[in-house]
Amino acid sequence: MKSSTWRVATFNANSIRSRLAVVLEWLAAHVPDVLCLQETKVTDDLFPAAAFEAAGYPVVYRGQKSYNGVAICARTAPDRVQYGFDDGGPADASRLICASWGAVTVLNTYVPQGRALDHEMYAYKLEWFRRLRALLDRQARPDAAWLWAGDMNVAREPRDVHHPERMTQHVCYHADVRRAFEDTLGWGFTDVFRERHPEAGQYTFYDYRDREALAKGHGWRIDYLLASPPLAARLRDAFIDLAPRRQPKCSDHTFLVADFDA
DNA sequence: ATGGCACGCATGGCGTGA
Repeated sequence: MKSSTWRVATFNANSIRSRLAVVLEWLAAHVPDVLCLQETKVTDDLFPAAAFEAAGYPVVYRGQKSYNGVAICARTAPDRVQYGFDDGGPADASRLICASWGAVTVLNTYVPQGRALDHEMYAYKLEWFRRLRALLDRQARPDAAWLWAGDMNVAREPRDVHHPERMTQHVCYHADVRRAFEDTLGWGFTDVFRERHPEAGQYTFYDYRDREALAKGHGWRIDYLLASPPLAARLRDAFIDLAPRRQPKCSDHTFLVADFDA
């Protein structure tokens, strides 16, 4: 990117091996400084790191077979990386990766979806947000430059999902999970896309199972770029790039991008 | 109200996703 801009993006790839060409093409076209990936669905020994390196993006990653998996690729390699929680609970390293470049930190998360309101994974999801808030309280101060990116599996408000009145019992929209997300956001984050685009119907996820979802505007805004105060003060613009969602062999999510004054 | 599509895999059906 231009030297005056710090461009950050996030994308749930739904298998990095299936989406490698899409991602590399997107990197070449949009040249972010940092791209956070979720649902890479691959063990570390099979992660296509060489392809990222060859494209000018050193990458750090942690994954598992078939499910989950997170990665951060960037124009320069980070000088510090944390894989997973360090609070004594499940590390969940294939859902949380945190990279620092000097005083700038990027936290990339794939928050558990929850499966069903009465499933243990939903309770785990609510607890996951609490653990993340504790991590932030422990490791960061809101006057530092932190960016929290990822697939949060929560639509914050009615304008963040189609037919919100039908979704009140959904694990990604129930009042309890929305409150859990807000409690973690309350650490001091600004939702940078919302800061620039207040209109409803701006979504980052469209279910595969409805082939007309994108055309009908039936989606969810569940992917976020969240900035700490000093970073939010430098926000220039943010946008959702829907073009990759229209391609053949696409992910069910698409790219979310933000530009900051460097 | 229900199902639908795509992914990976000890693959020919299943678990998972949201």
